[in-house]
Amino acid sequence: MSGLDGGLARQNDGAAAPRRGLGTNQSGMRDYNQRLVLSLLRRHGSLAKTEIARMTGLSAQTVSVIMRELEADALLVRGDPQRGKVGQPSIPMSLNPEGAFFLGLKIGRRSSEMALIDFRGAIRRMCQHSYAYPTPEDTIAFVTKDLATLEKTLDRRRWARVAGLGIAMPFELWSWADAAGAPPGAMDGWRHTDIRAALAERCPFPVYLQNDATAACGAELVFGHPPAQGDFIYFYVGAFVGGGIALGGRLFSGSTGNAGALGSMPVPDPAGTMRQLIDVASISVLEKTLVARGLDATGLWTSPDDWGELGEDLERWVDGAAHGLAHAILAATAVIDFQSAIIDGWLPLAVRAALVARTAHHLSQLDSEGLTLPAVREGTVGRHARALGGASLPLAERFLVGAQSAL
Amino acid sequence: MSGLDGGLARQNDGAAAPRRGLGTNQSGMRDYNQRLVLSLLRRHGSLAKTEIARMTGLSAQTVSVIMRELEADALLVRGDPQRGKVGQPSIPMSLNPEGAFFLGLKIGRRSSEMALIDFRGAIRRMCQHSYAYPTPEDTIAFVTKDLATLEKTLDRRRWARVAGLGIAMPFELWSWADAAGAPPGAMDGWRHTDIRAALAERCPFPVYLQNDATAACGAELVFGHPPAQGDFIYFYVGAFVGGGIALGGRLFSGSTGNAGALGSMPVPDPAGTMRQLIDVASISVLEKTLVARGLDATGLWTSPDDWGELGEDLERWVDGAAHGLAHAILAATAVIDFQSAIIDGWLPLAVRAALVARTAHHLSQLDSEGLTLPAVREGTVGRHARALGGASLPLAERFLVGAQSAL
DNA sequence: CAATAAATAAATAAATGTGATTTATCTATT
DNA sequence: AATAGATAAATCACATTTATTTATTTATTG
Repeated sequence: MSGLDGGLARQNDGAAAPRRGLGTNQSGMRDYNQRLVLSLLRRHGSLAKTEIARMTGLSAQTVSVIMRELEADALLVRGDPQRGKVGQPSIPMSLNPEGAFFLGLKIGRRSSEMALIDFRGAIRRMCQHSYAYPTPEDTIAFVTKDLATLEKTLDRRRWARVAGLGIAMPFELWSWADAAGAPPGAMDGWRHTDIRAALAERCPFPVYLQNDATAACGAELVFGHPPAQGDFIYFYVGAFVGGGIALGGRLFSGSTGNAGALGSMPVPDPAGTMRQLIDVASISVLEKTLVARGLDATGLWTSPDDWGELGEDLERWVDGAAHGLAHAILAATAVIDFQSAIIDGWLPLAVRAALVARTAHHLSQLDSEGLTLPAVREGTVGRHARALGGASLPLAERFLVGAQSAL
Repeated sequence: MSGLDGGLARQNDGAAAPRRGLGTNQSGMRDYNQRLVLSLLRRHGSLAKTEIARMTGLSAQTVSVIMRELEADALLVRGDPQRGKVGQPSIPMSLNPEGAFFLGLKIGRRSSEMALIDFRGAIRRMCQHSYAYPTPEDTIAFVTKDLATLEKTLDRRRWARVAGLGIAMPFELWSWADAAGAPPGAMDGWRHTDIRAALAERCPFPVYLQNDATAACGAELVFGHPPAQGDFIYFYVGAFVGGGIALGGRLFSGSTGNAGALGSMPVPDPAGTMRQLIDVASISVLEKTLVARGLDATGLWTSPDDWGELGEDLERWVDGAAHGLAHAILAATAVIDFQSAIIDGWLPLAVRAALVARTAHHLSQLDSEGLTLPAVREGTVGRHARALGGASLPLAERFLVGAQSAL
């Protein structure tokens, strides 16, 4: 069977997928169990059918049937039989990298990125588009052109297996007009454009939209090394800092999609005045400092591998940002007992490491009576987390259990 | 069939109830659909089979079978046929108040409460036990005695239908030793006693344990008028303030059970110093003020219907508490986009109303850029929310969809 | 006006289809 | 011989589909 229409897709069409408030039926059950198998394989890389049976509590036969079907749909591939143990050799099954492809589009204030990833999460293609400020028309043109190239580059079979496009974009992009140095009103187009719908018209597959930092959080969940588990809070430090929430190993985007709006978290600055996290932990704050000092700050955006020697300014920014992040983590922990806090961003690795260490330090200084503090950790996905997070949206929607639908 | 063993109970024993990480099978599906039907009836009071079918998306026949079974188990009763419309008259089905009973035990620093509620949530019996400070032995004796009385009072059929006991108790009760005016070390017994296990030994039904404010939140969800829906944050203002979280109409207690530890939320006091919410919004703070002024504050605990004339002191406390609550709500909203914030407590109705109004006012003064503020509302359950919340635990566990198991 | 037919809606019985489980068997290895 | 993985066949459980029964209102007719 070529394409994805015969596989999980059809199952979803049936009466009642386990959406909220609806009943379950057999299709829902099979669909759930298939997704469960795929999720386990994603997490563990490669498992024999019996192992899956043990982990899920399903009978060996059921697992056998499900996995043979997935294999027939080319979503799984069998590995070399493992000999050397008593009994029949076990055949490790793993995700077929070519089983499906996903597109992720990140729209930022200085550039857009479009990523193509395979079923195992490997980046197959990544292209960038820079600008002074983004407009919807420009973005649509960029995507359309890239899609055309892609359709030519990939063979027909692979193109048919592109399962969706996920857009990772900040909420209310237009309100950055001034910060991005755009002429007033230049970005008003965003206010009235439904970019998701506009792109969906031009794509033969479903298109999803999610806040950029929330999407990045999803990338940590699906493509992390290892994939993040349980309940955690996530920060993506970009031009502006944003956040995401994962509960029970699943992205939580909230009823309005605005969960994890950690940039708006009130935090005290060293003087005790309450400010929003976005005003202390964003890279744009560092940029402003550098510019005020008459330095060239464009390297912050163009060479994320190494910012060079920024000395005292960088150190002060890291400390301030960490101070704010620590407070945000503390407050968030009073709401949800997160197991860990993950920090990633458009940052050189050394800066990210320093930021995490400093945040952990500040956090340990705060009054956490009655709380169990989460472990503060670096993200494992890195700079491109937002684009990859976009790509994770169609993946989660089609192939993982209980994803929150992203519009 | 007498007792509950024949009904949903057995279904639960089957292989895979939809617990996390496990597969689903038919029993799980039937169990889920049964719970769904019961949840809908709880929310809507009384529904015809066809209405349930429409709401769930299940076929009329499936609903028919499920509801006949529930009726046979005496969990549902049929109402008078509704005539006056075209077609066969519809028979409204509703929860049988006598279908099951639940016990809720609240353990507080000055008194314990034990409540018996029926399947519809009506309080059938409520008894109180006051003390200078609680000990595990004392509590066990109180419960044991009350259970004996209950077994005598209820007839055999009803006693067999008691589905469980839920304990609502603050975390780390022992750490209040000083605040409760107990001799040092007197409450150390709690540190080493597994009260849930101790009571479970003495009960023929399952026993659950939950943080008291989280349990109260559960009461708002199950017994509220109307039952609260969606995502909300909940505060119970007692001797100490505590909180709870509900997501998607379900109690969320987190991986360690410490979600909604809102008492530990850092909030700025008017001077700008960061303090924990518990230090500004607890009734004990008001008590301290009154005692320092040489006034008798016992009325705060003994006459929750009317605190009398406390004048300026009360007003100042309400304002301070509201200020803290507003900040806590703001910070929480940056984590989860809550639709509402519900405030209840051991408070006279007028004080609760004033606290809510003042909190809403303070909240509107804060910088909420990038957030959608939740509506601030009074609880609908009232003072006994904690005991009722305890009783809601076995109810949710047995009869509602997707409850987080409480230990 | 009463009797009757048509339409509608709820409830349910029987047949059907889907999916998980149980049981038995085969294969490969120590 | 013992053990463990894989799977086919038979069985069981549950939801769906289709058709039927029952109860009622509305419209029509004598």
